[in-house]
Amino acid sequence: MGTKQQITERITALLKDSKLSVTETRVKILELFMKSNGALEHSDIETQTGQSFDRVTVYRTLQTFLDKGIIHKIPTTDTSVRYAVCKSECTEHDHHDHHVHFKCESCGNTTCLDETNIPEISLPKGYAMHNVEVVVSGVCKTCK
Amino acid sequence: MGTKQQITERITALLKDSKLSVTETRVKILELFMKSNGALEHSDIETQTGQSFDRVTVYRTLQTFLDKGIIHKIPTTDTSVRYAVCKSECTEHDHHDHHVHFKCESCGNTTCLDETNIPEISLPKGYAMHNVEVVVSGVCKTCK
DNA sequence: CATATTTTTGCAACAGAGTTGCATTTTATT
DNA sequence: AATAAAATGCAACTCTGTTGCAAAAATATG
Repeated sequence: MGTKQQITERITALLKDSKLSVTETRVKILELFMKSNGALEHSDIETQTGQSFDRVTVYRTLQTFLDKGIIHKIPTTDTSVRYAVCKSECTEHDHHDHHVHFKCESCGNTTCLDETNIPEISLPKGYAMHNVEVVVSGVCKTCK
Repeated sequence: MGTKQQITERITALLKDSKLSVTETRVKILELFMKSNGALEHSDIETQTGQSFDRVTVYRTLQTFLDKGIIHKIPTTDTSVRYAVCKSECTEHDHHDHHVHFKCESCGNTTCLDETNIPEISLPKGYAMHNVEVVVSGVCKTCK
């Protein structure tokens, strides 16, 4: 993972590449994503930053990251919205997840299984496929 | 699909099997699901029943159907919650979708592709799989 | 490095989705 | 048909997310 300073440098570079101002909010939220190594929802971010930011700022920051292809959404079956950092293949205009998302029924965490590829799916005639989302639920490595 | 009366009879039987009272609300909402052949969200139901039921009643009815395994949720990347009727394999305590869900980016409808099976996915060591959800987005047969 | 310009943030107020308690109505039971 | 049990509707509330605008911070420019 590297030292704290190295992480900050990487985050700064990432923001500049995306033509975004480097602000305290953005750096802190990206640090959270890097540390968590999984998916976060809005409330996680509010909690873990110790309410140091306004709710509105967090919403807007997440939206900005989405727009720039820095993070992506993960489908859920409830009203929450989960986000995770994108891997290198994603660009601002073309986002694709090629990996499986795993939701642990024990600890509740959602993680990206980067090594697990999504298999080919053949749709019925007349359907055009743009994107595939796979969410597996079960028990994760740590909880077992 | 059968005549309107046949459908009503089927719905009545379904409710009685689940040990639920047969009420106007429940019958009407189940009729909607049967007719739509796709996924509905709460607002669809409110709209299509012509506001004849209280919002609270619709929420409670959907929750009851979920509890009894009559309907299931479909994962989304927004804050909406989508529901679809379960197929025969589902029971109250053990719900599994063995089919793919398709969300059309043009008309916005979500449908169950019953014929399209979910391929095997092999997770990394240490992970236990309970359920797999696949949501494909693209353009559907009708919109193409 | 000081100043001007642009961007971001925080506040207040609002909109919408979903929940809870309780009285009334409907359904099931005998 | 009378009673018991379950479902419904209403009011009020909470939680999540949004919008407009002024203040503050970050970047660009001389």
